[in-house]
Formats: sequence, C-alpha cells, structure tokens
Amino acid sequence: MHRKTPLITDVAKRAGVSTATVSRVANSPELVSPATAQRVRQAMQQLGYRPNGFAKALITRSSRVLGIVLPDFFGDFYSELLRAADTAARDAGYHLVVSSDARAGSEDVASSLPLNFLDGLIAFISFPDPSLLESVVGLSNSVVLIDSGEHTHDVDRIRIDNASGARSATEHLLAQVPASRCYHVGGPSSNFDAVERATAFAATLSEHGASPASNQIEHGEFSAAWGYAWAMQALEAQPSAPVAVFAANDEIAFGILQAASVLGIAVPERLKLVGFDGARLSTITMPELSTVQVPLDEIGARAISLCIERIRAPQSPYRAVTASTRLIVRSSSR
Amino acid sequence: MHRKTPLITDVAKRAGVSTATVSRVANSPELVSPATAQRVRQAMQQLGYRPNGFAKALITRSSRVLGIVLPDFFGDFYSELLRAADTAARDAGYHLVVSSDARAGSEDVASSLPLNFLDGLIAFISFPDPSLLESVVGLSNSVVLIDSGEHTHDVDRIRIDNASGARSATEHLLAQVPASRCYHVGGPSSNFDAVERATAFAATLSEHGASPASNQIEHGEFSAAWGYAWAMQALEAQPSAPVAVFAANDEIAFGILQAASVLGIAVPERLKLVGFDGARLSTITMPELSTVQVPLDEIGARAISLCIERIRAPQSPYRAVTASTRLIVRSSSR
DNA sequence: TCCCCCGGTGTAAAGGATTACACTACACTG
DNA sequence: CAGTGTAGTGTAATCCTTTACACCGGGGGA
Repeated sequence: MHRKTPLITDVAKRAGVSTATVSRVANSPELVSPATAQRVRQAMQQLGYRPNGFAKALITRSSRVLGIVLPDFFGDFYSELLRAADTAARDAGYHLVVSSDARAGSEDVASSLPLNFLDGLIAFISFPDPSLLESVVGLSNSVVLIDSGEHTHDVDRIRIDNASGARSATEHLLAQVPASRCYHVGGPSSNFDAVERATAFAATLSEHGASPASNQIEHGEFSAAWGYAWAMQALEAQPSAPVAVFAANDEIAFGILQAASVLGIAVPERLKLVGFDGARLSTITMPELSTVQVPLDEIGARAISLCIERIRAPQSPYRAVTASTRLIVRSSSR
Repeated sequence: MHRKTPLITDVAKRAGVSTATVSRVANSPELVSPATAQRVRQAMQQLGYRPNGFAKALITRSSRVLGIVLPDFFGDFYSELLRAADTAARDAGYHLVVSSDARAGSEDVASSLPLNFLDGLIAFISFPDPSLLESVVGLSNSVVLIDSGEHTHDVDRIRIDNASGARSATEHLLAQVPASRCYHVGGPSSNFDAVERATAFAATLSEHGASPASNQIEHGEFSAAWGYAWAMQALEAQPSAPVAVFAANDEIAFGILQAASVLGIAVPERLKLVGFDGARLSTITMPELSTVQVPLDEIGARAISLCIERIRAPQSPYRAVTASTRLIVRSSSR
C-alpha cells in the first residue's frame, strides 16, 4: 500500500549492480564506468532515491552542518554576519544551524543546538565569562570564537579591532570639537565590544591632554531607545556650541539622531555624530551616519573557513584573526 | 594516546550494566530502578558520554530538527518571525535550520538545507510559482507553507489576511482624506502579499465610489529606498492639501517618512501615512508609524506546531490557518 | 504449593549507508 | 605465454544506538 522510501538496495537491484557501485556513483563517480553510472543515475531518478543522511553521517562521521550562536537575531549587525557566514558555508558545502541566546549559560547554548549533529561550532559571545567560554569550547571539537575577548583556552578566534576604529572616530571628532564637548554613548558595560570602544575613546581623549569627565562616557545598551534617552537629557542642556558624540553602535546613534530631530538640534551643524558597525541602518538614516565599519562579511566568511579548516586538520595550530575596522565619514559628522 | 569519544558500551561496562539499560536511563528512565539509574548517570558523567546523534536518528528516524526557509535574513519582519519560530521549536524539543533564498528555484531550496537531516520543513515563499511550490512540498513529508497564495497541493498552510488589514488601513485614510489623494506604494508585483494589499486598497477605493488612477497605485520593492524614491517624485508635486499614503510595508513607509522630512512635509498634518507589518521598525520611527500589524509571533509558533503535528500524525487532514491582521493607529496618521 | 504477573535487566536484531578488501577480466610487457 | 597492472565491480564489515523480545526472580492470589 504505502510505498516505503527507496533504499540504496532498491536502486542497486533496479540498476543491476551492487550497493557499493550505487554509493560510488553518488560519492566518487570517477571510479565507475560511464555506462554503469548512467544506468544507476537513471534508477535513482525513477525511484526518487535520496540517501539517508543519518546512515551516511553515521559512517562518515560528518554531517556537513555547522552551528552558529549569536547574541541575537535582531538588528542588521547579526543579519549581515549571518548572511555572510551562510554564504560561505554553502559555498563550502556546509549548512548552518543558528541559535540566538549566547548570553545565557552554556547549558542553554548546548540545548539550543543539535550538538550531536554538528561538525563544528561558531560562537559569538560578547560577554566574556571565562567559565562559559570554557564550556562552549568543550562543546565540539571544532570551535571558532568570535569576539570573546581574552581567554586562556586553545581555540580559534576572530577579534574585532574595536580600539583602532574607536580611535579613528574619536580623532575625527576631536578635530572638529574640543575634547570637553566630546561624548561617548556606550553599550552595556558587561559587553566586551562596548568596553573596548569606550576605553579607546577615553584613551584618545587622554592623549589629547583631556581627562574625560564621568558624564562624558556613559554605558547603557545597544539600542536606539538608550541613545534617544541619553540624548534627550544630555543634549537638551547643551549651549549652542557644537557637540560631538561617538555612539557605541549605529542603533544608539540612530536614537540620538531622533532625539536631535525632536530637540531641533541640527546635524551635523550643532551635533557631530559617529556610530559603529557600518551596518545597513547607517546608510538609511537622515542624514547618513558616519560610522566605524566592521567587516561583517569578512568576519562571517572567515569564521566559517577557520572552522572548516579545523575540521579538516584537528591538530593544526590555533589561530587568532583580527578583523580591522575603518572609519567612514558621512554627512552626520562633517 | 588520544582518548576516543566514549561509546554507550563504555558507559555500560563502567556501570556494570548492558547497553540497553544505559539507553533506557537516557530515554525512558521510568523503566530503570533508581539505584541502577544513579550508577549509570554517574558513569555517563565521568566519561563525558554524549550519545551519537546519527546512530540515534538512524534508528529513531527522527532528528528533531526542522528546516525553515525565508525570503531573506534581513529586516525586522523575518527576524521576528524567526525568533517566534525558534522559541516555539525549542519549547517542543526541536531545533531549527534556517535558509534564506526562497525566491530562488526549488533546487536551491533543496541545496540550501540539509534535507536528509530534517524531520520537517517550513517554507515562506511569497512568489507563488506553482511548480516551485509543488517541488518544495515534495521535499519533505511534513511541510508547512506560509503565505504562498493559492495552490493545488495538499499541504498545511498559513495565510496572512492581507486583505482585511489593507481594507482597515484604507478606510482609516479615506476617513481623513478624499479618495483622489490616497495613494498606495506597493511592493513587488510578483509578490503575493504585495498584490493582495494593493488589490484590497483598490477595492476599498472602488467601494467608496472612486476608481483609482494608475498613479495612485505603484509597485516597487519592499525597501526604504523605493519608498523614498516614490515620495520624492510623487509628493514634491503635491499641492498643500493633505495626502494619504498606504505603504505596502513598514520599510517603504520609513523611506517615505524620510522623504517627507527632506521635503519639509509635516507628518501627519500634510501627509497621513500607514505602513504594514507592525515590526519593530514601526515603533522607532518619528513620528511613530501607524501600521497593520501582522502577528509574526503567532505565525511563527503556529507554523511550528502545524509542522510538528503533521510529523506526529502524517495522515491527518491538511489544515489552512489564517493569521488575522489589525490596524494600529499611531501618530503618523492622525 | 503452584502459577501468574511484573519490575528490572540482558541479548541481539535492526536501521541504511560507506568503504576496505577481494576479485575478475582484460590489456600489456618482456 | 607467463606475469603484472588496472579499471570496474561485489562482498561484507562497520558506524552506534534503540528496542523487540526473552529471561529471571520474587510477591501475591487461588
């Protein structure tokens, strides 16, 4: 009555060959004579045969599926990263399983991915809790960490060069506005990137002989709401002299832009604004947002290639890659 | 030298039981005496045992992994949908593999997912090419289609009630502005949702005795750039009397909002604007955007539950669910 | 006392592919 | 003509778990 899904033996029977030959047609055609291959392929077609992935993976010890853990699904930042990773993975014949709760404990990371099916794991964890990192690293043989700060573990890593981008942005602002009217609207103080960006901002000010007042650097979250809230209370009180703000990411900058519009503060005339990330959002704000570009596509692709290379050569030395950042000046700050 | 990963037999040996008992401890603990279970668990712990997913899936015929195909990774719309689906899946003990090129052919859909590992498939395909749909349906035993228009195939489906939302929005605008100054800025004419929304707009105008001029409904794409471009050329020429615009999604509306700001057209005084989707974007624009809310979380969760129910009961009758939409009036249109 | 039932456990048979190894037939070499 | 290499194919072991079925011992009913 109900047709069972065809097995390799069915194909073999139909084509008048052994299962080994059928398998070879699928996996190493060069070992099979063209005539036989043709017959086998036809049999596959007619039966609608598709190899059972589990059986294949069981003996092959490989699923060609990678897991990727991101802090969030939302926002252009992760979308772009994910897209790049997905493309790179596909080009290499791999698939991606995504998960989004990196800020939860590692048990969650573990339970949020079908770990038993993965050939490798890429984790973007910006809350550098050493024990969390340690356990994530233990989750798979081939782990790549993105942007997880310092660590003691042997593992492949990709770092974002927050400091140099933040420096460029700050220098750029300092060239236009005195240090005392330069502000940094930061991300969460528990977030690795946020801290690095804030630190670089402070350091750059210091190098210019200014020691930033406490209200010149404030931490919040990576959201437009935080940027808006900050701006509403900080900018309202400002005299008419121009102010410069370096936001820890584009979302925050976007919020600040909205507040400026409400407050009637002209950008860039009275407010010089620079964001961070260089994601899509920065190109659709009005005015267009100056930003520090993070090479998301490069990071995504590199993460995949590091992971795949480790799968191929488990014993090779661990590598650390730094993704460089670059200031892009647009109309919000000139 | 190098420790092999522990097998179920290792655990069994160490705990002094058979592999069957070990397996039972993991899968149906109620069959095992507490004392034995305790010993086995301890052995698992000590060895760091994790069952081989492939072997398990092979015999179980189930991976508890679902695939989901979306048109895109970008934008709040899909992010929210994905998040809801992911949450629902996780709650049900399933994992999600995502893929993003639904507008490509079905071969691409097939190659973009590790089909051989999936228990089911959820596909959001808004370009209702019948043969594409047909082949996607054939990709897995348990397929759920989201919003793929009419179709002849037996398959579970979720539809977005575009028409009723679009009607409400249009009525809302007609209550404030004469029909001759109501515009619809549509999405791609090949997109199912876009067409339904445009059609409902036109129908509502007709019901009010107005037959929309050709320039009152234009198709473009679901992007801020398109909305901006449309507004720059359409709104510039407008007299000072207020105009109403129903955008086919929030992104487009966002672009229109930007253009209005550039053109110095006050919203909502001179331009009444309503979007569609009700994603996050609509809440962070200035002014806040009236929109037709699509219950993304409900859709995501329902898609998962339909899929899982089909897996459980492959022979049950196919179902079609309609997700209702609802107008949310905010400051951009009142 | 005998039997039945049942909780707890073990044995061994799947599950469906890949691939090491063995083999055949034929073409060449010397 | 014996010997060797090679292209093409088949046989059977293997990957690691789950689970149907068998078994065993003891408590309770008749």
